[in-house]
Amino acid sequence: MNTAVILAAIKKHVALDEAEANFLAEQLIPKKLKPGELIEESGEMTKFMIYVNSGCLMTYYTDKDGTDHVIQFATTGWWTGDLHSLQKKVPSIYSTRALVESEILLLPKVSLELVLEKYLKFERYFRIIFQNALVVSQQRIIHSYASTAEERYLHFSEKYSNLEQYVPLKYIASYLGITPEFLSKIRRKLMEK
Amino acid sequence: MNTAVILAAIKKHVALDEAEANFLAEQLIPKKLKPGELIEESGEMTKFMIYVNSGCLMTYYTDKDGTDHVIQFATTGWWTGDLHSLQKKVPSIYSTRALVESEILLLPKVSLELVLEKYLKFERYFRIIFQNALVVSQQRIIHSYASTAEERYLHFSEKYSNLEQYVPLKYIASYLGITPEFLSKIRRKLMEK
DNA sequence: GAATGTTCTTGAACTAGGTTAAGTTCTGGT
DNA sequence: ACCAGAACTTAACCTAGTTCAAGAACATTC
Repeated sequence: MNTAVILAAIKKHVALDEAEANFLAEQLIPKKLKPGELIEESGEMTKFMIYVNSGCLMTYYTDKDGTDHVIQFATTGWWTGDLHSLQKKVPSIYSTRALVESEILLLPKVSLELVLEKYLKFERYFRIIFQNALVVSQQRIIHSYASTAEERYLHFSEKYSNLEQYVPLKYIASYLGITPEFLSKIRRKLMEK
Repeated sequence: MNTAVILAAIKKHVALDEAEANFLAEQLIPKKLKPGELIEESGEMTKFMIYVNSGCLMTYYTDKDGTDHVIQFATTGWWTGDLHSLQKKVPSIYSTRALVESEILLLPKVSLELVLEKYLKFERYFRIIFQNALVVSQQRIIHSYASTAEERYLHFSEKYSNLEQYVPLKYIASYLGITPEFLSKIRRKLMEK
């Protein structure tokens, strides 16, 4: 089981002794995902948080018309999953699937609670993780309100240049909040320059 | 000094003994704000987190054209401020001002760090606060992508019906990501029904 | 209570981005 | 090597929301 990656990542935020590291490692359930494989489906109860060891997953919301809206791409080192469903025990509104062959670690709800209860240091770790995620989420709101689609695409290309290689453009369009057709127009316009 | 409100709110999430409660209370700096008063300005370093004891503040981002974009209304019981600036010591991109007469409590950066260091229990409290804020922030992203302006306005009116009484419509329009003119049109259309 | 500045509304002209539908190019499976 | 299906593009037309400019309704101050 490969928990070296996650433990190293955690240690960038909080110092862990051997007992703490081992205890967490024991709770994690490794899993491999094939491209396109669904790990969590909307309508079901979320049972765990997902840590991406390698590869890339996307989390998306399906609206009443059946249109998907990508709300997050999670690459190596990111957590994903539906926190609201996990905590409030309501059916999830998100689905999560792998975009490429991926290795993930699952942290079940009870394990999370156990870890947090036993070693308060993990509270600090998740406080920092959620705090950072909140900052990113708020910056995304600003971007979606204060920038044009073209600006948002340029910003995305710059920030996630590696993603653009293997993520289908239609999902990138969805993440940017536009249609694939309009993304096409933007890309052509930029090529012509 | 009125710290009863915040301590009661915290105790809904974590149990505090007297020492912990007093220690936090000592760090908080109470302040009264007049309507329109600015408590934090973009471009400056954020020096504290802000807890709203009573009243209502708004946090907004001013874009390159000078247009303001409201990213949060903080009413009684909410935390606000620029987390990114606070932690990374970069100038804030947000401004925060009172919309009505308000009472706030300031938690300076050093005090926050001290509190978190001394009593890990506060890590849990802020982990929960940030986790909830993250959920709300992500739901707002979904709304802005999957709903029309009219739907967003109806949702807002329902969820923050009290706010609509005293918050100028132009700020509500800004929060919804539309122009005041278009909000006017929406409101008229809804009245006619 | 007139004067002045905001906020809110109206309407006409405009544009960023959506829709529909058809055509290409890419891909994976047999 | 071929086929089927998915991903991507193109183009014509459509619409939600913007812009600009002017006026109406409120506040606030002297």
